[in-house]
Amino acid sequence: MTVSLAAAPSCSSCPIRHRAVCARCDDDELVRLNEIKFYKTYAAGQTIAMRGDALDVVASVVSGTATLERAIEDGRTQMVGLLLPSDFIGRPGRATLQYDVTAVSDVTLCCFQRKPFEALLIEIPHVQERLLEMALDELDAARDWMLLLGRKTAREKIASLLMLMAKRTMHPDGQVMGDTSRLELPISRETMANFLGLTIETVSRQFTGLRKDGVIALDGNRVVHIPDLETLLMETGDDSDGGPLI
Amino acid sequence: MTVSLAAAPSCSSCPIRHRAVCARCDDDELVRLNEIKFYKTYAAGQTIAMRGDALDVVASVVSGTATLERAIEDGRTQMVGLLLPSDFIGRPGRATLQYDVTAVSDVTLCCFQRKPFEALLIEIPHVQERLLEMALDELDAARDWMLLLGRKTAREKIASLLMLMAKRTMHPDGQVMGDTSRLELPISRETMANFLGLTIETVSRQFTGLRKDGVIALDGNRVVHIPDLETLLMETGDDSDGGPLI
DNA sequence: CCTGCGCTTTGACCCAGATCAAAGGGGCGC
DNA sequence: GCGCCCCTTTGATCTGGGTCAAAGCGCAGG
Repeated sequence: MTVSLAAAPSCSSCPIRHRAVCARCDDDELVRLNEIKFYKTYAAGQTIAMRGDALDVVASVVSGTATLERAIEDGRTQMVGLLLPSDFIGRPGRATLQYDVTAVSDVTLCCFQRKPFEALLIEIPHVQERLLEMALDELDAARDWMLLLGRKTAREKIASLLMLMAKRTMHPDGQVMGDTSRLELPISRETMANFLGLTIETVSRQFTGLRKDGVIALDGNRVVHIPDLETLLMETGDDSDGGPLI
Repeated sequence: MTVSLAAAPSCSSCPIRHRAVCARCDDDELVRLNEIKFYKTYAAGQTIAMRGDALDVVASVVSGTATLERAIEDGRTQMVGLLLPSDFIGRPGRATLQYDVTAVSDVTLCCFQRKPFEALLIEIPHVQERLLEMALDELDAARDWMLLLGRKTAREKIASLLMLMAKRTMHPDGQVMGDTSRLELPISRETMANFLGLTIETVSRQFTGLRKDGVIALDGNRVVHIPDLETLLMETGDDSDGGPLI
């Protein structure tokens, strides 16, 4: 079965083509992927999947923000992945999920049935290659995150989070877009705390501290103005060269 | 050029065939890999590579223990990867290294020139597939590690480390081998501290605490006896099901 | 056998961040 | 416009683990 690219919704219609699964595919390969993909949406706060669930789809985030979290019985929760548009969920070759996946804002996913997706992997080396590249990028990000969790102070953690958000939301394709000084946070204080290995009170206090020191300005509690990125960068504790944080 | 498998040192001679790069290759593919591989050894304490170095080889650990570490100027250091036999170093598609790699004990690496290795990846889908699988396993391990760094207490961190070491050294291929109660630690207190996001003093105190509570017994400072793995597991703070920690 | 050196343990004290508690907002339904 | 609820901020206090300092301890070299 062949499908006209123009007639069907195709990967090239995704706003995330630059980084997602299909980034390197040619038109024919897109048609093949297209045959097995479907979209799914989740409301803010909704659980997308829970630890232990059978994982029979893999997916790419089209819009919105989701989190991967690991919890222990006594309630302690650590975020282990922040999923922004173009990020990938799930892994070919493993049948059950290791983490809780939650929609933080309204989320649209581009899903693929796992079995046919795995079959395609064998036939389309581009996708396999792309997945490896994404997995290794995520691994690098996870390692930077480990440095943050293990060795950074609360203030450095907050500054690092803001830099990360700034990079991801302002330069999604390596290009600066829009006002670089205004940053809209897609996540609550609690989500930040779970991200950073802190409590919400400490997160709040550090925001206040950075505001009082003129490093940031707050507009409501979801919008941050960053007068000078360099000043913020200095607060992160990172080396000058920076490097990828996610 | 074809080489007799018997005549040349081949991947099948590696003691790590069960998990390493070549795990799924057939004999012909092994020959291809064999043509570009070479062994290299490093003495304990030696730096294998530093952050920023050009990365023109990738490698698999044959024997010994190495670490990946990320440091910030003021001396704070966080280990971000513990490389035991069969683990993979480097990533195809990226030219420079993000972390410091250090030999903790004497280390033997099975190396591949990056360029020809990348060329082989395109031709041998098994290897690409295997690399993706390993990267995803490492990612899962990194995420468990993030939970440890962000939310566990010092005692839970030490117990988790001991469980991890026990799993890796006692069950390298999923099978129990040897005395499960005796564990020889391949790393110093300082290395453990960098692993766990603690100081050496805290590591030492927690060892003492676990010893006084009868959870472990110490024999010198590199050998630990674990009378009851279940008791130790309870100290890790992990859910009952456990899951992979590395 | 002594000495020196590096690793480890122990002790005393301190502080960043957790915990417990209470007081702001701000948006939404009525 | 008025409550109500949830999120956030602020305050007061506590404590786990860091910091600083000083002993052990094992072993290599003389």
